[in-house]
Formats: sequence, structure tokens, C-alpha cells
Amino acid sequence: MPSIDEQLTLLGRGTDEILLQDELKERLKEGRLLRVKAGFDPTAPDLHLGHTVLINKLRVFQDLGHEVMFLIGDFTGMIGDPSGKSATRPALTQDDVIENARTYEQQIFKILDAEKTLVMFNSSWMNEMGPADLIQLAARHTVARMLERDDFNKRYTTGQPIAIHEFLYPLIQGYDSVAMKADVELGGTDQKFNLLVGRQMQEAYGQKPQVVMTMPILEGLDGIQKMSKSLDNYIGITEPADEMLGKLMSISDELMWRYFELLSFRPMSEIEAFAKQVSEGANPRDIKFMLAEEIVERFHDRAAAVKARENFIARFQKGAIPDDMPEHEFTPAEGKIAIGNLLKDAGLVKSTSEALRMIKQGAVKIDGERVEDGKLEVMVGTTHVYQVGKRRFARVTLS
RNA sequence: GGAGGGGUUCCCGAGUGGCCAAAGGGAUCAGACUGUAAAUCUGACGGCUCAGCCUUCGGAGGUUCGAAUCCUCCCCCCUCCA
Repeated sequence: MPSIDEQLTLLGRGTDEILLQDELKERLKEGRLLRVKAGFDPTAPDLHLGHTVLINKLRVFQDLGHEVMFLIGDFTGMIGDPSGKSATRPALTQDDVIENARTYEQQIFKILDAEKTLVMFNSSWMNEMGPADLIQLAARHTVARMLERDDFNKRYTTGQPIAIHEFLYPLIQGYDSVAMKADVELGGTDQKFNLLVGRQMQEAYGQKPQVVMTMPILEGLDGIQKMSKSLDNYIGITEPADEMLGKLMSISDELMWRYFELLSFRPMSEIEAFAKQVSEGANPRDIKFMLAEEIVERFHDRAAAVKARENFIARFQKGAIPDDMPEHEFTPAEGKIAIGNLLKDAGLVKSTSEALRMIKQGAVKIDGERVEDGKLEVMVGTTHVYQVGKRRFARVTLS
């Protein structure tokens, strides 16, 4: 096992805050394996790279031999997390939770070692808790401290309602740390308050308070806003290799370094060497390829990563037409079909209006030849590759 | 329960009788430039059998030659008071 200082360096990489750094050091010095907790919603998981920042950190702990506990907050989830949202969440059934947990496992075990990861559910201790216990739990915290939380504070001072049960959420999350005897808890920066409640609860229950590590929120492909599905600036970890590599290659050079730090498992010394190479004139694109391949390999495999890179070069650097594309066969009524309708039917554009616009803008090609005439009609008995823009392709046969 | 404000095209947001398929910004898409970079520039951005036509401005009616704009009823959201 690496030395304490080496461990601290590895664990500290990319973190937003460690509270408290010295306590982490103390615990590592004890020489035992630490119990590391991270909690997740039991809602349908469709993880993207942003989520993996945290999971990667768990992996680092795991590689150092520590015990990773993946907590699925099914108890809290079945009631519905109230924070911020106006719309009430649909309550999840037990079956949903189990189903979602399975999907989680499929996704996280691409990063974590399934053999060494403890998956836990907080319902297993919360369902045992009676009302009296819950009140006991609530007695360990004060309203004043609860109101320290920024969003509660804002809502309170601006006269917006805070339901009593919203106060219970941080408490239960904190109690999870007690039940799990966590040494360390990881979370996003937005979770800081809740993580700190965990410390308070553990202290109240006579445990040594956990070390809290917060991880930054990863920027999305635009490099500005956080990565999220709703902003459509994300890379899903179940995406096809070509797609994943393409998206990674499209990030800006500055953002690449951020991704390296938070997503790559290469040592920082190596990444710093890359940065030096670029400042000395190396093409950032080639460095970006290494990042992109590493990520693709993690969620697919080595062969897929190499293939994706080859496809990428062929398609975008040499303008080749991809091997795989949707295939369609149509039988137009009149023995021919207008180009606009063909593109629409093939799913390359949403409407014929869009098709005509694209033609006007020079975006449409048939077998690599630009289409100039929006009135073009295609005859039966032909097969061509139709292309809209750089990325949309389809092979269409008319019969 | 009372008073007031508002619902416009993906989002924000202008428009208060014709010049409105509806300003401006964002997002998006395309083209140029490139490293599919990013940034920038140019253009597009409801639909169709596309130089024309059709359907949109919370919903349903109505007034008018003509309505996103005026009237009636209804639905929804927000703020303040109780």
C-alpha cells in the first residue's frame, strides 16, 4: 500500500473540499481499511460522465484497499426528496427500486469492482425505526442549525414554505452514516450541508465524525453549464463508442484538462507532461485522443476504442462515409419521390421544410455529391447514401 | 375569502386591430474557417404538393372587411392581504 502522503495526494486529486484533511490523515495512519460511503437516489439511473466524477473517486479508495459502500436511498426516495423542486415526485414502488438498483449496478461496475463493493439500502435500517426512534433522531439537531443551510435559509427569510419533513431528510441522510459507521462520505459540492449533518449525527450517536469529501460538478460539453441530461450537454456512459469518442473530441482544449483531472485515471504527473507537450507545440487534438480513448475503453473495451478512433479519423479528417448507418427501403407511389420527402421519411430531417432549408444551405449530399436543386426527384430502382450535415447519414433504396 | 399581475413560436421575452409566421436574446441546426476543436463570421430556425398555400400567440365562442392584439365565458400560474 502506498504511503500516507501518497494516498492523500491520490485521494485529494480534483476534490473540492476535504473536511477535515487532518482527520483523513489521522484515519489513514490508523492503518485500517476505511469505510467509504456515497449515497444515490433510487430514481431511474441513466448515468453520465458527470456522475462518474464521484464514482471514480470511490474507485481510487477501492484501489487503495478501502471498503466502498454504495448506498441507495430507497427509504428517502420512496417518500420523495422535496429539495427545491415544485413538482412532487411520483412515489417509487419497491419493484421500481429493485429494478433501478440493478441498473445502477450494471453501470457503476464498469468503474467499481463488483466483488469489493457493498451495495446497501437505507430502508434496511429506516424501516426498523419506530416513531419514538425518529423523534429521538430529530432531537439531535436544532432548527437554528438546520436553517443554516442556504436553501432553507433563503426560503425562510423570503417567506416561502418549508415543510417539516424537509428537515428530516438531512437527518436521515446523516443517520445513514451512523448506521453504516462511515469513515468518509463523498458527495457533490451541493451536498455539503447534508454531509456535514452526517458528522453531527455521528457525534451525537457517539461515533467519530466522518470525513467529508466534496467533488466538483463536472461541466458539460459546452464547458460552461453543469453536465446534465436536460441541457443535452452530456455524455451518457451507455452511449455507443463512436458517439462517446466524437463527443469527447468536440470539447474545447481548456475543458480537456478539466476532464483529464476528473475523469482520467492517468497520474497527474503524466497529465502535466501532456500539458507541457502542448505548450511546446504538440497538437492538442492528439492529447485529446488519448483522453477520449481512455474513457471509451472504460465503458466499452480496448478494441472498441481503437475502432472508434479509426472511424473518427476516416470520417472527419478524410471525409469518408461511415460503414454503419440506418438503412431504409421505400416504395414510392409514383415511381419517384421528391428529395424533401425522402429525407424526411428516412428520418434525416424532421420536416420537408427543414429538408428544403438544408438543401438551400448546401448541407445535403447524395453519395458525397452536393444537392443543389430542392425539386430533385429520385427514381425507383436506386440505392444511394443520403447525408445531411456532417453527422446524419442513411442508405436508402427505392423499389 | 379579498385585491392585483400574468399565460406569445424549444426557453427567456417584445408585440395592445392590418406593415405579424410574430422584434431581440439564448439554445439548436447548416455553411465558411478548423483539429467534427473552441472562438469567430454568415445563414436558417411552424407545416405543406414550398416564388404559393395552410395552421399557430392558455381554451371555447363573439365583434370586425381584418384579431396575438377588442368583448364574453372557462382553465392554469404568480404576488399581496386575511
